[in-house]
Amino acid sequence: MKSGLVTIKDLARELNISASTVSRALKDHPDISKETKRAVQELAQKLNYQPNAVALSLKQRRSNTIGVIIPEIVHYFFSSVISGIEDVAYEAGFNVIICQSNERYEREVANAKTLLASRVDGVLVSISKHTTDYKHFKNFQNNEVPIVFYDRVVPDIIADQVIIDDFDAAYRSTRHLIDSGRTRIAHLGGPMALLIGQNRKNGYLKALSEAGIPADENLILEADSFEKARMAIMKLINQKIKFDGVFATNDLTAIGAMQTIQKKGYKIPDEIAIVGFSDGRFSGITDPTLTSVDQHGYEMGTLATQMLLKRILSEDDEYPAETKVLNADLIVRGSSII
Amino acid sequence: MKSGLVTIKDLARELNISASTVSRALKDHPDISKETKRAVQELAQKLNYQPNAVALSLKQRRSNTIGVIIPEIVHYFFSSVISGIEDVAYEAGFNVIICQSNERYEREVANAKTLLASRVDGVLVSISKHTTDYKHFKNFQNNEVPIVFYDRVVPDIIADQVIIDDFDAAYRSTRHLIDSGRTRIAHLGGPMALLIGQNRKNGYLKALSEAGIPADENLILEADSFEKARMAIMKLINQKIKFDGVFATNDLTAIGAMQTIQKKGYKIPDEIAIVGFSDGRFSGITDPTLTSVDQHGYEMGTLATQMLLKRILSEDDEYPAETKVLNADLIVRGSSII
DNA sequence: GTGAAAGCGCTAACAG
DNA sequence: CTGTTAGCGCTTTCAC
Repeated sequence: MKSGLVTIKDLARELNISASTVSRALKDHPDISKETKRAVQELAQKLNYQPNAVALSLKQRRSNTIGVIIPEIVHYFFSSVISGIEDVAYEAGFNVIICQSNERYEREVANAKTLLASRVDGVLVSISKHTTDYKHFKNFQNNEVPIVFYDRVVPDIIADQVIIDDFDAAYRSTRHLIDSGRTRIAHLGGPMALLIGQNRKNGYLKALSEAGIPADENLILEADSFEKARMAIMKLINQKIKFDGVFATNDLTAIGAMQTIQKKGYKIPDEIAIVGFSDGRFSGITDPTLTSVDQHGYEMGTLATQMLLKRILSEDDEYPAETKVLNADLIVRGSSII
Repeated sequence: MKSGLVTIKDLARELNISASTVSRALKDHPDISKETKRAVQELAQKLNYQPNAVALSLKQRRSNTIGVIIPEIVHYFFSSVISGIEDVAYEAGFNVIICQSNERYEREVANAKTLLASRVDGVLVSISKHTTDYKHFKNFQNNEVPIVFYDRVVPDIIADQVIIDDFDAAYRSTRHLIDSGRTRIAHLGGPMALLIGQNRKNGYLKALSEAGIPADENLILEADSFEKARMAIMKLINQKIKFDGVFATNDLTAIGAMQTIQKKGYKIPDEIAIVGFSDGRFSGITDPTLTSVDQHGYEMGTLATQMLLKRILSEDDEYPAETKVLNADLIVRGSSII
């Protein structure tokens, strides 16, 4: 922040009027005469005056900035969320400070501290995989800085939340496979420690039981990466455990499965159908294209930000914490066409 | 920024000392007695005092914040750059405000204005595809806010730059194909309007001519997306124009080509070898895996930030603008194994 | 060793 | 219609 930047005082001095008059003229205050306004605005234009947001923040005790804590930007889903956040925030005249936790607890705590020091007016948080202690978030609430959690929420803090209905999405994905005539459906799931892992598995189980298909433990595997999927599928095939469908907990996993299956000579979707989760950049470019659940990251970002702004701007009256559940759409593509 | 947050005054009142003493005690000023320091620091801890970064910024006329203007976060390359930026910035005690231009000129101008108003101490910029006017950047320079351009730089502004050597990377990629015995190498390139498009094509041409292989206009196609690549390759094959290698301007394009080639019954890499560019998330998950140029986004981010911080922190003496050229590594994978 | 005062840039209550 | 004053939270001379 260099001294070079023009201030209100500079304008005032130049025009031989007071700083307050300049301030008022700039914001079109009704008290100020037309000529003064014109003169001030003209000079401001000429000298390229930019109001000092820092001074404003201090004065108003409101920074017009929201903080975002996000696990890892490189994931398509999270970067979509950010786009949604930015669009809504800028529209409302708010800046956005983004902090990556990189899936590390210590970093997340540091992020929280930074945002608090920066006096953000509110925060949007998706917790890291390794966060089990939530004191650093309580800190915001103690200081009346509203929080909205998105996607990866925390159980023991009362706050607004935006999540997607993992259970339902998993249910519908599995249902879709069943509807296409599959009965031996494998599930490549995430760790049960994460809520989303549990929810997706439970949705899968519900669809099976509803269709009267007994769950087969041999078909339920923990595999949530490209490599793990390859190994898991390889094992199934080598052990001659038959399956005609795969519901994977994310797209990379689905693609790992897909490749292994093809390499082993099975046809997709004819012999084995595949459904992924997250609908990232990959789903359109595999061969066949991948059926997947669209998590609507952009919408999640816009919605979370709207909820946060509502809290920030709500004058006084508190209202109870809200939880919004987004529907995730199953996008049917080539890997599961009937 | 709620009133709830503890200030230095609160601590002072509580301890019946002056605000200045508290301020000094908190930063371990030698003048202050041990007991006072202890008392202050203890209370600060207890009340969870967080220094108000906004007030500090105003006072120091230095926000300890850097601004980033980036085309689109959703691209793997750009999100890697951001990670590099954040790591270096946080290490140095700087915050980062990220603004997406979404490849739109107007948005970029608005971004620049926002960052100026926020009194960032410096900016990192990669211009949008549609930016041809650079006044909004001059504004920073007029106000002594240093700029470092990364990846997509601008010709007519004198400023630090970090770029990768597209020409050389393209040359080496093509060279690699030639070394593996290919002589009919197609180039799927980007629009010639962008510097990177030209550079990559020229690198390709140089490798050919150096090897005494005449360039064939039929093999030089403008195709820089998944779909365009599919159509371009389809056309080549249908027209019975023979080729045994493909150098594509990015990975999605390479993958489009790969799929079409495989679908037409040709073996990769045996009959046709493929090299992509950017080395994103895709390269490891195709079958065969994709040879590609690693653009080193993370390093670009760290380097650009180091250059920026150096400018910000360099007390007075100006030094001439620097341009750093990063080498891009060719990562050889299955699609071009000899 | 500690305190009082001024000021970073801006706004708003209070005077005139 | 415009100016004066005070203050947002903090640091930093300058006093004592």
